[in-house]
Amino acid sequence: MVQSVEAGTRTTDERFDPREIEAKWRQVWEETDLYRTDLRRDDLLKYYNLMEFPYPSAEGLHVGHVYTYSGADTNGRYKRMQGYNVFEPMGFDAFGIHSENYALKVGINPMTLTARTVDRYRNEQMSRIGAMWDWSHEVNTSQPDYYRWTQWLFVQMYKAGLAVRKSAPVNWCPKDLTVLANEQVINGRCERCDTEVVQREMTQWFFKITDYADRLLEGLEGLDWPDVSKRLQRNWIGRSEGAELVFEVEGTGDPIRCFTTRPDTVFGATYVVLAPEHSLVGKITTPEQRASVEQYKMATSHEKEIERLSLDKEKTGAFTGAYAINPANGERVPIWIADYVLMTYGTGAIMAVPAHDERDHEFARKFGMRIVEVIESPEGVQDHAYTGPGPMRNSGQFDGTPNDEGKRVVTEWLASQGKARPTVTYRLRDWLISRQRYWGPPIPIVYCDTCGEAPVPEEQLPVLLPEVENFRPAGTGKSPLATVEEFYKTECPKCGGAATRETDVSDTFLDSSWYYLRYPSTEFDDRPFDPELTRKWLPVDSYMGGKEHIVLHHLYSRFVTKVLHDLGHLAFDEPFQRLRLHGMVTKDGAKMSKSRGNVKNPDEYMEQYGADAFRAYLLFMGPYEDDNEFNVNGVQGVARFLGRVYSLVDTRDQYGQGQGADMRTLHRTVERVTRGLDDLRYHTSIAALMEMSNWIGSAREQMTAEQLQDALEHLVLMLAPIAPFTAEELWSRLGGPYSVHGQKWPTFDPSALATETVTLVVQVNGKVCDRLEVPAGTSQEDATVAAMESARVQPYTDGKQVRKAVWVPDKLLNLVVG
RNA sequence: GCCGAAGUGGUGGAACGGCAGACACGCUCGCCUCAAAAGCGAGUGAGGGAGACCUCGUGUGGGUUCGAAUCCCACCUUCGGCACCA
Repeated sequence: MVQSVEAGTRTTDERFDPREIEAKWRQVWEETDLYRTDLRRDDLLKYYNLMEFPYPSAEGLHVGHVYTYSGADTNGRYKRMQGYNVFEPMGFDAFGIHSENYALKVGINPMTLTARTVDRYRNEQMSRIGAMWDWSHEVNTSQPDYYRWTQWLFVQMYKAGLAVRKSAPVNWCPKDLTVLANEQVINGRCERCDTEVVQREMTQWFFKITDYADRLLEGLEGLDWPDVSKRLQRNWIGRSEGAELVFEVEGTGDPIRCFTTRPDTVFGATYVVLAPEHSLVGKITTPEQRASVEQYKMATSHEKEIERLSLDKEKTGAFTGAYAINPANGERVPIWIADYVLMTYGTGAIMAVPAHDERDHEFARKFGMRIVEVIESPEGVQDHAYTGPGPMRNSGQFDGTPNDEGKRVVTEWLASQGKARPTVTYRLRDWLISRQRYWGPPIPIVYCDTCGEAPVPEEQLPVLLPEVENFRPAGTGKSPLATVEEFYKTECPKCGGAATRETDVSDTFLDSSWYYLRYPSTEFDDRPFDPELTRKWLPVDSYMGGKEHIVLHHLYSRFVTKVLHDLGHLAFDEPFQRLRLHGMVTKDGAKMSKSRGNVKNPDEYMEQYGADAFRAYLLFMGPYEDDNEFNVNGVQGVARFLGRVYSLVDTRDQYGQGQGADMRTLHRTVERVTRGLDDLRYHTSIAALMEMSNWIGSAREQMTAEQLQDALEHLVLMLAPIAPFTAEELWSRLGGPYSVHGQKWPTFDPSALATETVTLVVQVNGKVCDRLEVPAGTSQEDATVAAMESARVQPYTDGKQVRKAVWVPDKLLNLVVG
């Protein structure tokens, strides 16, 4: 198409060069500030159209980005044509391991490199897509004018008691040489580099997201989010209701608190298991058992991560020699340690009920523990644990009580003796914020020998990240900043004495947890987000994101928003009213990734076929929210379609001398395209537009000039959100006023769809026999007469009685004979 | 193991209880051309028939219904999430 500019034998439709047209309109759009949103205008409803911002990395923008942005931008353009004041900002998630690893790879300081990469992304790649981004509100998380407020956010968290420094077992990535949050460990591997993480006990900064666990659960109710994202978040938070029961250690009287969801089975607790790291282990282990307990602890602490992940590992454990007292029946039960009890969940100790818990059963069988049936079990409990419901037995005064009720009454009974309390436990862990890396906002905390830790006063923010020679992560458990004396030596904000700064930086996910609050307020350097603009523009109306962020970015953003709400900074407590998850672009059935070598570079395709053809093709692949397989040939198909639309516009003078055509297709297309855009089923919108263009091609002989012009205008208007350059060009060729993107979205007239005749399907016993053209509104009686006269119907009804007829007006007549 | 989603031509997919396969890709044939590319036109679920047409057909088996790709139950397969979470 591009190279066919040669001779006069060509029809005009082939004589266009997408590159030329795109360059032309890009310039006009820029000169006329077409996509600059007046955030203060009041005459239109606002629409905050948010999409995930990219992190600048080595690979550059890939097809997946263009896919995301094409769909989200199409939505924004559609909303704009529907009359909303649409704000569609874009920025860069420029801090963090992704950008830093790229810098390490090429050996250039990320301060220099990231600025360069961002420019390349914006000017060479993103600008080509034709999205209506308002670059006057660009955000770059690595710039001091942004991360100053990321640090401010940390300080607010600190002051609210939600940022705490504590020692805990944490995930350490041996390749990236930093700790990671739980959410950033996928199947025991680093979310970024896929390296197996190891557990380390370290003192780190945490955000107490667990304090918000219930709020985060409840808040999901009212959100217009896909079910899958709500389910995954619920799953991740992992709320579990039960009770803590106290087993006292025989002799010492130390209380062992055991979390259980089955207090109804406490009479069957025949032993107690502590996590190997449990603090009581050292104290209660008897001299005879010390050697084997120590050995077991050693063994589990080493191979833990790899081993614990393996599915059907045999149960292991060691006896401490100590005994505890079952609070329900006073029985003396042995205390063991085993790695199937996790220190990081519940209390790190369990009461084991082998009769009614599969794990305990397996352990009991291996180590010869007693198995006592306390819930009536249809097949006994010696071979398998019974985990179903039933009446209680062997449980003293509770015998016969349904176990469901037993959970409550047993807890109440033990609680009255001070030996139990109802408890809720979560799978969710606190958010580990510290990173032992260079490329992030320094955590704004100062340590003073006299005054202890203190946040950097807000007026002193930002704590600037110094430009340093050696930014390579050290692997010592400390950030490279720990070697930069000019940085960490400081004064205590309280006493003015010598003090040192925290040298860790914060998690990249903290940067992105609030960026949507910044976009409208980028003009202000004295506040993170302006109260008035924030009230006007937030929460976000539509957020387009990836599934991979459901328990990362989306969860963190909700948490941060709720905290800022509680601290009085925000009126709302959910950031994203409507969330939609775009699918992945796959190649050969697999996610595109560098390691698979199936990454497609979008630039080539945009160069060859034009940005519009590429955009439209990506949307044409399949449902936007599904994963879709990329196929080069498809781009050509869509490019051909756009070429045909050019041809229809450019040859319109040769047609339009007809007597008038049936224009119903036009109205039906408006309906179909609109529905496709509303439901993010862009592929059906594009299919409808293709059908419409095919229809214009065959019906234009019959059309009047006005009809043809009207049809072409509608086609171009509806093409505008999907193929913005092409539509702008064709709109101007059709003589429409600049810009097509400021026009009103066409509405369809249902009455125009009403027709004089309809095709009535005639079925006999549910099988299609004939189709009749009948006047609209034909009565069942008339239709039946017509059907019975049909030569196609008669063979089926001949000599038979019509016992029943199903009538769907103007659509279907089903005669039941027999 | 638990939770969830999805199975439709050679391919991507359409059809929100009423004509299965729209729209494309691919392929075949034709037009145009010295030739090719591009473009345009016709055809294209499977089987049968010379033919207007007939039969079968939406993972498998049941069910609801006048009528099921669509709703319900069971199973199979694939994918995703969680997983020794007490």
